[in-house]
Amino acid sequence: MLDIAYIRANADLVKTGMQNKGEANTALVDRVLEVDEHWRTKVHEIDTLRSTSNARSKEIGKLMGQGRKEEAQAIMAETATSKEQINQLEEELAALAAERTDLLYRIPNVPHTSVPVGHTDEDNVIYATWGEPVQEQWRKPHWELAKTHQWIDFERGVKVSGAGFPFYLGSGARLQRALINFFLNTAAERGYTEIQAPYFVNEVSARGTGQIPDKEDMMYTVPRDGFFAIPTAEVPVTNFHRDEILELQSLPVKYCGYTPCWRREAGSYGKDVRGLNRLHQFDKVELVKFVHPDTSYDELESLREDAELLLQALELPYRTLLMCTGDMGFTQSKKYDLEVWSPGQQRWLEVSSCSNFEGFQARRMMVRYRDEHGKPQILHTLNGSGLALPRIVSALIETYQEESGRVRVPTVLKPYLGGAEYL
RNA sequence: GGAGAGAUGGCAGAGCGGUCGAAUGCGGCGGUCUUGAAAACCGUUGAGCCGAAAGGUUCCGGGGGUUCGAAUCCCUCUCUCUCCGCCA
Repeated sequence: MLDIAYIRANADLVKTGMQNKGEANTALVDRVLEVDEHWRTKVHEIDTLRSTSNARSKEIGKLMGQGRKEEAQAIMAETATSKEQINQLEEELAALAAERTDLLYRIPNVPHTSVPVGHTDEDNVIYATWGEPVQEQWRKPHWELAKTHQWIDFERGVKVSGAGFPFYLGSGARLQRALINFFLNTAAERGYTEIQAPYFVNEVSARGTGQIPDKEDMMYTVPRDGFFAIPTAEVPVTNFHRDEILELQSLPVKYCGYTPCWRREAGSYGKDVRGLNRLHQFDKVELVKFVHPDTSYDELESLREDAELLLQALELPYRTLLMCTGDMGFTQSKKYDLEVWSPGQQRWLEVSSCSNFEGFQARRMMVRYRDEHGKPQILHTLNGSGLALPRIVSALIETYQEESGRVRVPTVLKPYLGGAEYL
């Protein structure tokens, strides 16, 4: 959520930001300011009442201590009315605070000034490209290769769990494990601390990173125990420091974590769900940073580079998109997507999304740092995939296939696959 | 899963229903002393909210209640620890 003080001072900026993100309901901003104004008046009122009531109680205590009972009793009589008033104000205040919070939760993050204004994915800016997309017609899509080699079993996945829950077998399984290790090792070399997170989180955590209320339908739930299956490691890892104050000199704090991710993906169909393109369960290594607000945009660039270097090391052609306002999520202020080229499908596949949330998540989660004056301040959070496995696997086997059908092992992965030349 | 104990500031640990946001110790920060450091001594040291400030207010695991007044009493939930059972 945004800082109410920021909204107060920059209402127009917030509204423009909303419109640019395709959220037309800017009345939310007016409403939250109205409620906030009302709330602050009431807070002042109740604080004043409490102040006198506290003073009376103290006086009563003092008199009782001195045995001056009648005088104490006289003051007690005065308290009755103010007590009623306080109770009533408390109720009003609670209602106002609830509405205020609810409204704040529904106002999206403001896009950074460097973000291009646009409505759809067509307005995204191609920020960079690397490598030459492979065009040969003989190249097969990954699902055919995977079937031929029995690396992935989609049918049995359907039998055992459902669509979108494939089995990986033999070299297919080993390739997954190799990629995870390669990603984690590389991240560790670049200063990220490896972290293994819980796969289920509670509701407070889901709210902290913004899955609730915006995207709760994307998550699988375990209602009996109040759990949400994580849609990304971002959720547990970012919540790792919820309600904490980090020391200035510890920043930036950087984590890399591998987890499976579960997403309901309701409403997906067609070529988008073919093969490994979109699954209900997939593996991902996630990079998460907690940084000083002054450095968060530099940190976003280095986060993007960390992810891009993995693709370069795998020698997979890709392009980097700077997402336009309309194609960004609710919680982000700036986002890059990395798309890898799939020669078998002749299309780009998103494999990473690197975002700066500024204080949007940190404010909800009360993750702060202590500034040079010792005062707690909201810090900035970022995260990016480094990387998501399934589409890397698709692009990789399609890119490294030979006309015979064999698939070479990328040089960087050889140490992870016993030095083998071919999968 | 069964039985018992507990949850207080960065940590440890006090706290007959009234002047307790909370003793004390450790740690942190500032200072005195010292060539420097250590030790010793002195001071300081939780967070949220309202407020330009002065100041006010809220918070002793969460929620509710009793009371003029709750860290302290009652109810409830959650979590932790010990013992038993089960178990990768």
